[in-house]
Amino acid sequence: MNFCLKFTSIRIDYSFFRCKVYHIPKVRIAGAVGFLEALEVSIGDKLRPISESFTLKDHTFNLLRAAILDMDIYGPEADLRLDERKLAESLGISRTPIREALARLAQEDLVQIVPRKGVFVCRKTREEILEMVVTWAALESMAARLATVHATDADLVALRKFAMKHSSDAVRADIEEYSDANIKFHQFILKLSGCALLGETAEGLFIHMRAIRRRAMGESDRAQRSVVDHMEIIEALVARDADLASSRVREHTMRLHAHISKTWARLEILGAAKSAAT
Amino acid sequence: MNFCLKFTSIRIDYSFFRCKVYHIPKVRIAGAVGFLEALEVSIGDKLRPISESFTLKDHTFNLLRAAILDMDIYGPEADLRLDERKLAESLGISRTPIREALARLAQEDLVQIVPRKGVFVCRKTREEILEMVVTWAALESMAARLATVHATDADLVALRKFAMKHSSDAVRADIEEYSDANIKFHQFILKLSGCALLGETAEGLFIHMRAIRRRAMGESDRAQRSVVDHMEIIEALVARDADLASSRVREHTMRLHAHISKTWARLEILGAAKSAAT
DNA sequence: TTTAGGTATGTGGTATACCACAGACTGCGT
DNA sequence: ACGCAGTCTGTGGTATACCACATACCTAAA
Repeated sequence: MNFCLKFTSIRIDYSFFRCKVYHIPKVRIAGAVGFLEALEVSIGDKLRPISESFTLKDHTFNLLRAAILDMDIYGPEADLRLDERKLAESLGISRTPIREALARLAQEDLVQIVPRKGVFVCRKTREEILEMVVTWAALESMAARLATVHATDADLVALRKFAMKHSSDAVRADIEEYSDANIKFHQFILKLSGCALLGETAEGLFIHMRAIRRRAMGESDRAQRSVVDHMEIIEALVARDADLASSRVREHTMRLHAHISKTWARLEILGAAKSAAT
Repeated sequence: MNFCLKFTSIRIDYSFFRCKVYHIPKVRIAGAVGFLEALEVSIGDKLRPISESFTLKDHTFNLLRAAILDMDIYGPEADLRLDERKLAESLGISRTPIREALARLAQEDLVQIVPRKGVFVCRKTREEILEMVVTWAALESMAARLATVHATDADLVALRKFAMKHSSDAVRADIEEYSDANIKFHQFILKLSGCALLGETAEGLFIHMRAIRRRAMGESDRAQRSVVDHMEIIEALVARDADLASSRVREHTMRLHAHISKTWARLEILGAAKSAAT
């Protein structure tokens, strides 16, 4: 019936040998660990799936993403260039998964791919940063509005406790510390909205903002002012006043907007990436 | 000085021949056309750059994106599967650029890539759709607020004219027509905000919403109600009342939210893609 | 000395070959 | 008739080879 079958037995499975050649031992290791853990629990349990479809592409994406976050993108002599081949060699894998990871990063506007020129980490212009702040304000103020409905009293107590705990950082001018806490505070509100998408969308903005935060925080009395704002926001949430909470969050964020707009007359913008693009 | 040079002449350029083999005549054609156009204008002018770095990857991305928008994703027997090899054959290119395009689509949550299973167009659950509406409301209400400051009187006249022109569609129950106009109305407001990022972010949501709109519109008296809402929004904008415009936009959109929440008790959700993913 | 043109080289873009895994299928044993 | 083991086949994942273009450099002519 199927005469094609006569050649099918040519197919040979080198799995065991090739695994080493392909430099992907992590798959195996992860799988093995998962399996052992499963055994320790209870055989009767439906053994959890082993190694949830790990791919180099995803791994690389996360790796590069984290790396870019840690970079000091706006430093005067930052190396914005990403070399596919070097990355491939460093990670011990081929360019293919790296290219797919880069394609995803480009989609997130974290890098810019210029054909036959190179891949560059994206610097944001001052205007783009300002727009991000506006968008962030839009998302978070909606989040605050929803939080007045969805957050439990316990949630708000936790939020207040968190804010109190870190307010001292601001006073001590422990900027780095406070800066982290500040971001977490805002993420907390986004979470309390009960709308995950708000948080996810904002997350994409935070990524870019993170490189900026050190700069903004610590300028003038922003940190101290921030503490006051936060407390007022919490009060509005506790009072379950949607309009008030919403507008306080918005105004708080828009103060950052005004600050950036005024202070950073010109950001060293349009880095090598953009000018090279043309 | 450089002894490596002795082998360099091995490199041969088959460009002319390979071009045909590689199925990318469009690059050439686009380049040629651009060149001719440039000649027609004025030689003295700095001839505009020819063929702004066209890549199959980007082209494929846009193509697939548009194709997915046109699909009736929520149809009972929609074909959600995307076969890399078939796409490659249809487009006459290799899998590589297609895979990178798919990677980007996955980043936008338009498709889901399941290793060794397939690539599936993402259906959204009812909850995800509701969250998109909320996020959209957040963005557009901020846009309306900004529009009260940035929009010119002429802009608002244009907006009103546009709304008036299409209000009859709603009355005539010409749903399909009105639905398009409806979306354009909201995009108009986003544009008037002067903040491009708001519009871009919302655009990502519209893509998913577009598959939904036919359903929502036309149910009950939504279209007619919509017309009234739109006019009230325009009035608030004309009055330059930021708070009012903002809240009217928000409430308008949240009415859609409430409608979906009530009416669509259960969307045929968690399609083959998600259940297969596990 | 300067500059036009060629050449070497490096970059991302693309095509292709092969791999591992999942799922369907087949045929044998019970 | 049923179940199960082996096999086939198709999918996305990965590695690799080569291409076209951009650039820097280098050489030779003016």
